[in-house]
Amino acid sequence: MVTIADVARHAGVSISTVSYVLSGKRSISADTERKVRDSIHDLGYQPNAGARALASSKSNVLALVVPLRSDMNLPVLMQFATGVVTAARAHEHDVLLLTQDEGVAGLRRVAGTALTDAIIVMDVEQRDPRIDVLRRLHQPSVLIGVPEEPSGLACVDLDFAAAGGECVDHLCDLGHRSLGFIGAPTPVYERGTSFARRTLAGFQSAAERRGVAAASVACDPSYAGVRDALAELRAKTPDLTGVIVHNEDALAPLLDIVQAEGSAIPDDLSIVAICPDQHAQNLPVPVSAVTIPTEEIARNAVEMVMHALDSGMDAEVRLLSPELHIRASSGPAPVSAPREANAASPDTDQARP
Amino acid sequence: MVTIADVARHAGVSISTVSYVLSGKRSISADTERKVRDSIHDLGYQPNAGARALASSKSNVLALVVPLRSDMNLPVLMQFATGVVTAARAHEHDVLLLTQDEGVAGLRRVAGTALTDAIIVMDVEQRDPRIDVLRRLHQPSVLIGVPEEPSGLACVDLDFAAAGGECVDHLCDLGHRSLGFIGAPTPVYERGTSFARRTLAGFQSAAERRGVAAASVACDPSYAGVRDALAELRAKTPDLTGVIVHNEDALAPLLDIVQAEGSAIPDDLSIVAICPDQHAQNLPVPVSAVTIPTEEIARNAVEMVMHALDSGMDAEVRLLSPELHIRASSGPAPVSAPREANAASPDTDQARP
DNA sequence: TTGAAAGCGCTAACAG
DNA sequence: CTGTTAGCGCTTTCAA
Repeated sequence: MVTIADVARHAGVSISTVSYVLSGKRSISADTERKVRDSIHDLGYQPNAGARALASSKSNVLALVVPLRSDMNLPVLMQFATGVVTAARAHEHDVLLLTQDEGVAGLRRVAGTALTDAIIVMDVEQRDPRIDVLRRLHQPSVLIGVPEEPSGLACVDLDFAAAGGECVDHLCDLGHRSLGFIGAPTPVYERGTSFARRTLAGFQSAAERRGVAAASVACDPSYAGVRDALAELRAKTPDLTGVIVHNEDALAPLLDIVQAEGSAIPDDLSIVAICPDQHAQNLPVPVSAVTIPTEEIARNAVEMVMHALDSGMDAEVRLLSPELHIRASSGPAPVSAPREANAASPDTDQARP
Repeated sequence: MVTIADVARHAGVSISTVSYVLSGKRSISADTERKVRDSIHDLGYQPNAGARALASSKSNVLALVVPLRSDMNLPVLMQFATGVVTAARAHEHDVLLLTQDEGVAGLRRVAGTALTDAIIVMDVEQRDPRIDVLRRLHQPSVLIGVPEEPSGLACVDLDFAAAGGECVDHLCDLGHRSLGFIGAPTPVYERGTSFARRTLAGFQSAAERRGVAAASVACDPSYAGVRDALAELRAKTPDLTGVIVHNEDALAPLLDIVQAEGSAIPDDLSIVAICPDQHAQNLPVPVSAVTIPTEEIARNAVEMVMHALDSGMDAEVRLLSPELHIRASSGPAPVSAPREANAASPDTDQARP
């Protein structure tokens, strides 16, 4: 193994000079710097991470806590994770993977042993048992998501309430007067998952503000689940003309079901989603959607962590503004309510073009 | 921060005694051990990871390289990752996340700086540029997947060739004489992804051995993609009665499409999949499937790494035997070819019950 | 602009 | 069975 002493000897300088060339923490003559860099290159020197961590009290590693529940949306999760890794690498940091099942003990372990410098937690719930621990930890942390009581914590997320509102406004502006909301599976709400509840709340208050009829349902991401959800919405608001979907997995089945029953999108039914842009684009009908800017959220999380690391933590809650991309799935409300009989007699009408 | 010296002082013993209590590397009197453990507990001592790594030349961290391509199957990926973390934790190790886009440089970096003790690589391709680097690295590594030339490397995977064969045998035993194979998206084969090719080869040679008609298609995981794939298979083998699916995302659409055209599963068409068991179970029709034992593969990978770490690396290729779980989607072949006209006139027959 | 040297907290000989 | 101590490779004063 090549050590810093080998480099120093090879370059004919002291150990500290090599160290300072690497860290840039004091000025070095151009000549010395060149000699040192050449030696580093010639010898293939790579500084030892453990020694560095011990001497500097910085591991240059971030912990990332990912949920492993299967009802979470995997693609979104994956995008967050790779976004965090990429952003961390841009700041010379690596990422240690913690699964949620180690729970609070995992947080205490990595912080207590100084394995990591800071912690990023995904999929935060409204009343999350981990946030108390995080507050007490002598290590900065950033949550992706916003708990009920975020005081003293740094959080980033999409402004899901505004996102829900923006979808409502878009549909209302198109003349829709009766809206439905297809949400995540029931357990997600029962757990109090922050983003799911905030979106729903945003939908409801915007609908109220605009004075339109509105109903919402949780939705299992299976065909049957989506069929049931749509039927339930129609039962609650018989002249439904616009649906907002905050459930990626429900989107493809929904389009298929609507098409199979002979309804046209957006002529009979407008659909707006809240999901990653790429997913909305690649459906059979390109779907109008509020983007979930996973990569941007991840980058923000890492930047907040980096800031906390060298300027002290501040308990900012950063909510990114939603951006609606209008595509083919949303259009003007039909002139007359298109399917008054539908909720009552689902089996008529099948032969429609 | 509490150090080992604090613990030693508090317990009235030497530093090394504390260290040996922790490592178990020499015998300690029951009395001393109790005193030390009490002090550790009272002071809340946690050993410093950097100091440990420096002194012992072991970081107790494994690198895990995950692919970030979106055409990879996310649930499977996630299961591997959590499986590796869980298994690693059971061996007192943590997991550092590397994304594939850092490529070979990431491997060199973590090994060169001694950030990690060993490397686990997922999604290995047949001729993977990383394997040469891994061979040269002074750090053990295990591949999940098998490259074309695995000599000198440790690999674990499901025996995908045998899995393909087992599906063929199952269908042939049920009297099917004309089989189709719906595979991964085209790019997966073009990249030379190891498991995809091995499965296909296993399918083909088994079909030949059993003397049955066989055709295969790559398949995009969209509705249209699956529709096309099925049509292509039927064009190639007009009296198709059994389909083997090695493409998780195609499964749900396939069931839906087959049902929509009025065919019964398994009466008209038998379906067998190669995918994680949980996924096969939760479809509208429970699907007969060869399990992809992600958790077991992950555990094996970690165990091989651990073995390499304390007994030296051996270049074993460990292929796990496939296990077929028979469910409702596969049954005896229909007595007469059920839909001779189908490939030619897809629009007839729609009114069938 | 550079060098010498004192730790950082722990492991593992070595000595008893 | 236990204690003393020399490093591990680096960062960062302190001194020049």
